[in-house]
Amino acid sequence: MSLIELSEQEIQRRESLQKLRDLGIDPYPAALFPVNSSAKEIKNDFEDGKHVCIAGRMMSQRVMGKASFAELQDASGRIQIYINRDEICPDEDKTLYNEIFKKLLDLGDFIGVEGKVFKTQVGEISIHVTKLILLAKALRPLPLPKIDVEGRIHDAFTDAEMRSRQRYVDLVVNPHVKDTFVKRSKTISSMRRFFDGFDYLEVETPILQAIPGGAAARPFITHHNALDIPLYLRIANEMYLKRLIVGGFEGVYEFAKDFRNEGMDRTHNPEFTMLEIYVSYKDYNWMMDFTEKMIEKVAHDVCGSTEIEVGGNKISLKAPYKRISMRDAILEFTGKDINGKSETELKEICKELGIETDSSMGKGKLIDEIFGEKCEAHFIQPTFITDYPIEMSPLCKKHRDNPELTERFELMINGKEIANAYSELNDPIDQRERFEEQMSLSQKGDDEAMFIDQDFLRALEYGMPPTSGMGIGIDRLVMLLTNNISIQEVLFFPQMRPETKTAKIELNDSEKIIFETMKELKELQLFQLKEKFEMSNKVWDTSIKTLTKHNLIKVTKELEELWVRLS
RNA sequence: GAUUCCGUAGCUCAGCUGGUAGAGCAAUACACUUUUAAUGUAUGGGCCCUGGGUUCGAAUCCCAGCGGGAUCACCA
Repeated sequence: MSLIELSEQEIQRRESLQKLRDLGIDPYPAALFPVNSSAKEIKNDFEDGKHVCIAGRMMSQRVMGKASFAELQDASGRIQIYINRDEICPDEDKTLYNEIFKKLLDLGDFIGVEGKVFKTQVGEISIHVTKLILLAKALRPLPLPKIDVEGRIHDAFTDAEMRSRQRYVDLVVNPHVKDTFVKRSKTISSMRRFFDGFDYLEVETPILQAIPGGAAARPFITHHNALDIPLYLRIANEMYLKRLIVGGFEGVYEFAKDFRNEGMDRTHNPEFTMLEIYVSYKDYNWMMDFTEKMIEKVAHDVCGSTEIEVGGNKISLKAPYKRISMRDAILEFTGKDINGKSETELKEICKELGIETDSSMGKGKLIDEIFGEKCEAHFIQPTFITDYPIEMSPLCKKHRDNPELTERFELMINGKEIANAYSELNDPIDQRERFEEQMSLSQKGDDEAMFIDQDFLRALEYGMPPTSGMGIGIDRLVMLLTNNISIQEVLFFPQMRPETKTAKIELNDSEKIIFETMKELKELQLFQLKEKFEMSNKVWDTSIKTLTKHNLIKVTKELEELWVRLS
């Protein structure tokens, strides 16, 4: 990389790096630094005069002659340090303070300090530094948001694209972002503890699958060289977990990365995390009790309360939650009863409600549309929607009272689906018929062909105990718990279009032509050179400027004449 | 995919009906021994997203493209 591509500040930092080396200081020392405290700990357990040793990034610096204040940021937060010239440099040589601390250290550098805890005259807990060491130099300047006396943030690093692409920077300068990801981690560990309390087994199942099943979504495809077969990245892990239930485990769960090759927006990322859990000898009623208890606990562990505020809505996650059948939900919000209606009658209802339909939609899809359009958004407080039409739920057991319905529920919170659960279908013959029905439905539309997983059916034929299963989109749950409307905010590294890096030193065509010509002619007047090419003024001007900037040519004014020369 | 808004200094943003760029913070230099958005003085820093057009002249107006945000559509 040539220096020409670097910004002024980056060049300065590289120069500082070299000066440090010249002074015999290793800017990237290898030895461990004996940290024995943290910013948070020092502030929380203030002990005047306590000797501490901590490390972190220097995030601000206020030099006042022979004394300075700086802020050090570690994983726990920030703490102020006080540095006095004559204390860190007791001898004649004041280089450490005057040169190294004041000039060669930059904001963002990792430093380690040793000293005593004290309170300044204004009452801020600080460290009175006796020893200072550089731990790692930063060559790029960080964006530096500042907080004023009234708590307002200035110059915040807010560009959503840059924040996602350079999450490391986002995490350094935006503390609330870090908090979101801490909550994400707590969400998962809280759920894990809840499941482990029941002695359910955490398992791992294949991500590379020969038949991508368990959901209707377009998969990513890849190829296995040795076997010479296509393999798919899983869209769900449901059918593998059920095989484990067949195998005799009575409670299994997996936090699974699933992959769906579909559109990306603020609620969809190509890879996302799904929790699926399956428990033998239970049904969906039991699973509702289980789910609401779990959500209540998670809210408590993560937010410290079951009362949360999301997008202006106050939501109580305290169990139990309201339960309403899909039929009653639609009845309540549209006045229409879908019970026992034919496909034609349902289409008529859609028409009356102003919902567009097309020929590929079966009964299940039509009902789903009505619910999605007219009901879903109303369920702000946690609500279980139960008993979905059979067409929508090919892996779910028929309802014990009504063969048109299934024993399925979805948990709606803040108008969004958070969980989805079944009394799992364990009748292998029924399951085969449903798969075949699904095949014909997908052929009705022009969707990709669905595969029938014969091995899964074989497993069911050996017998699967009655089982209830539940899935939760972890990303969406975290969005809810952290009051984020965008999935990108709860993923460390959301999928992005690749950065198009334009190597700035690379010349475009017009610049190349001018440069080639100049290589031959060595020097001539500016207007003579211009006449040699047919270029718009703009192209001419920017090309000349680019070449000058890169120090390839020089333009000089001599006696009112502009001369161009090769540098 | 549709509509719409946006792209200017390391960061956040001004820049009017066209006249070759401004502020604050950050950077550089000097002063200052308990400050706290430290302060004061001075200095440097721009492919104004890319390409084309209109014009004597474009950051500004027009067209196309690229990138991003928002809304909608799609999405078990």
